[in-house]
Amino acid sequence: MAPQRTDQPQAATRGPRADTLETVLTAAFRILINEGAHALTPQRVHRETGIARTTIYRNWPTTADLMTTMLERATGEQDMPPFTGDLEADLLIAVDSLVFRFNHRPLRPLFGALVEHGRQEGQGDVAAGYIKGVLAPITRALKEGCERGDLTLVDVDDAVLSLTGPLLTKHVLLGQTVSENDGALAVHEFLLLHRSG
Amino acid sequence: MAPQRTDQPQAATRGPRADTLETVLTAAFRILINEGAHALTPQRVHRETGIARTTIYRNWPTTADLMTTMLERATGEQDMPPFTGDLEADLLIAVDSLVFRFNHRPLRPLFGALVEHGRQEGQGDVAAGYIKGVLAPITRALKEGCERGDLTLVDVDDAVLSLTGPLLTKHVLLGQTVSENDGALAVHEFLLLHRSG
Amino acid sequence: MAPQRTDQPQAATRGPRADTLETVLTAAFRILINEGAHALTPQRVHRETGIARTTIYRNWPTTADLMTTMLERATGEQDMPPFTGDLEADLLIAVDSLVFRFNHRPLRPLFGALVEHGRQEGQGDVAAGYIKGVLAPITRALKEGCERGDLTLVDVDDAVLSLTGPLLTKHVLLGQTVSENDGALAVHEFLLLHRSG
Amino acid sequence: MAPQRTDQPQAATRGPRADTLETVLTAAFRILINEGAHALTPQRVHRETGIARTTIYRNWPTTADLMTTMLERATGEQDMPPFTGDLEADLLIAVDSLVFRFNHRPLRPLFGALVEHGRQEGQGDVAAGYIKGVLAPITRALKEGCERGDLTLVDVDDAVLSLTGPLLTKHVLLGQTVSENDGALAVHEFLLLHRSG
DNA sequence: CTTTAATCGAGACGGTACGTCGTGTCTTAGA
DNA sequence: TCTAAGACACGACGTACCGTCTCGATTAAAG
Repeated sequence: MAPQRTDQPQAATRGPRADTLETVLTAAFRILINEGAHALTPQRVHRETGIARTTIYRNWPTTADLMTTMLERATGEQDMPPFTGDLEADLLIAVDSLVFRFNHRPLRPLFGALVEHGRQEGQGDVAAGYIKGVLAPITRALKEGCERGDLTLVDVDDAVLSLTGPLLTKHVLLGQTVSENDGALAVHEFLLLHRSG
Repeated sequence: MAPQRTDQPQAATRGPRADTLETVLTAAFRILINEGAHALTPQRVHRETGIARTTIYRNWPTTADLMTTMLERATGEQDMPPFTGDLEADLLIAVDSLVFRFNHRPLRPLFGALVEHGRQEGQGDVAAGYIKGVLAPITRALKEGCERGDLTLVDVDDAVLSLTGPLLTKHVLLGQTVSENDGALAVHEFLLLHRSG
Repeated sequence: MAPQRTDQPQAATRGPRADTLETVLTAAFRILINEGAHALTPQRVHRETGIARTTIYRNWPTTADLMTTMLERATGEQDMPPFTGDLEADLLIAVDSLVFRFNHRPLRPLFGALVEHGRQEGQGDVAAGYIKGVLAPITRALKEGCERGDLTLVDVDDAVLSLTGPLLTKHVLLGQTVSENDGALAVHEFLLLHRSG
Repeated sequence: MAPQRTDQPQAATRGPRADTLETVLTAAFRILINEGAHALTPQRVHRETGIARTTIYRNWPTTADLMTTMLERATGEQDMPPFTGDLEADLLIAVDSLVFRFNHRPLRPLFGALVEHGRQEGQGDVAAGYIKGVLAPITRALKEGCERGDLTLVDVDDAVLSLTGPLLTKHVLLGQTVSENDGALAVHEFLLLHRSG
């Protein structure tokens, strides 16, 4: 038999069609946010979107795969606020933005799902990556502050935790309302400790 | 007088037998810790314990009920470390103990369950109560510090968050190892900010 | 050891109390008639009567026992119509009474249960006995007819079947309405065949 | 045009696969005959056949549905005996065949199921239809007799009942053995009454 | 009029079956 | 090649009834 001439790579799995991917991920994210991890099932996504159950399973064999795709897509989607160059102002803006998000697109159910998802084999990084993405504006503000010499930090990541940890805990773990004042106070105390000079 | 006849055939009012309760709760807690919230199902508890599925449903109609019983029983079970009367020493001991716990009886696997449980109607307090129980030694140390006049705090609960929030976030949300040094550093910075005088 | 003097038989089980027995059997019969065999359960009798489930099980370990007690009590309870001494009149009255019963206290569900019950080990006679009880007035009329010499019958039981079989089949097996006219016609044909002379 | 998307995930519209249907009905009928109505449960059919319980429920949501399918399939399966054209001979053959059936594929075990099933909304006809199917050969013999003028009957169905009712009652309700002689006698008396001339 | 024993009420338990829902696989057909 | 659609086996869910068991509380008959 003559060798077959193919000018496309073998096993060229193309993955889901663009519209399928879009529809599914959008619905999945909405379900996850609104109703928590237990509600995010292939069956449910199928009902919401009309995409055939078979199709969902073909493209995302496990729910964890769906979660991973969602997170990879959502990571880095943070709307990075404009920077003024003034450390305190930048921090206040970034922290305010985080607190605003707590109250309007709460991270609580999402984080619950994330941590459960992080327990899956080798998926821990995806979850942690998403969380870091949420904190990215604050990380950037601190980094710029360091570069300008306004701050003296041993480790930027630890500093981000030091600044946002109490707020995250209050919202995510305790489920309590976090006020703008809480954010401002955290920034104030942080600067007391770490502002240079 | 004719004998009184009640119409409630199976109305369980006295609750489960002591041994049933013990067996179920122990197994449920183990499953929750080792495998996370999604693994804690009546079916699973039945398989682990041999307790009839019916019995489990009779005593804990929903998984949330099981969760509530577990949390109420576990809340307050903290081994309160001895107090020296020295603020810094007490805080270091309490925070060390917390960090030790992170590394030996991690809170992280419980977190998903706590969040999901907190979403249930009126069960938010139970979940938050459990976390507060974990932080109770620190709360006590701070309160005593205030009474002695060593500390000036506006709100003790906020102070507890400020001290432990970064550690909790690092452990629970990011899944990173928290070292004793992290704890000591947190105490140090906390005292810098809030020690009287 | 000296022999114990007891002038009562050992294991003097007294059986159910009179009122318990009355209450249970009445309710059981009502349920059986109105809703069929599948509805007659200990649980159900308990709900109807308030008699403790335990008590029912104690006195009637199986549903078949309950059925047997009911049938033994109900057999022979037929209200035997008065006899005129005229064969045709007596038969018409007896058959009319049977047809009336079809239409007002239908035998269909009861017989369904009876036959199922008859399948149980050694309970066949109880069921057949009840059915014969229902047919007793007709049997008596035929017997008296024979004694008076109005009828010539090889076997009275077969004759009863021959007379009532079509009616029973129409009601019980086919579930069709049996009219008084059907009854009268059956009597008429029966007499054509079997009247002496 | 956007692809049509239906919202019915599992709406079974095409019915069971041929082999599934065959396996289930065969087993169901066997169970029904051998052990009666109370033994015919989805769970039981599942155990007997290996067909998944889910599949059974999908195709026959209630036990009544299973019953209906079985009866519809069994109705008309009677092996219609050949006809000679001689009324008495034909009737004897048909009745003999019925009596033979009583003794080899008894109707009695089906009876309880038929009655219970007949109680279901709108299912009375299916059950009655099955019985009529069993009697079809006799109905045909009588009809042909009428057409030839050998018989004078007001209503063929009533005549069938009149002929077979005693036999059916003896077999189904009383559970007594019906002999060939019983059948022959019934035919004899029937002809005495209804033969023309 | 007590005492004694059988019965009753009650609740908890281990089971079996129910009917439903979600999962993941497969096959067939269609775009 | 991907998608749609439907059938299937499997497992968990939450409910209902079953039958057994304990324990007190009644009740009725015996001494």
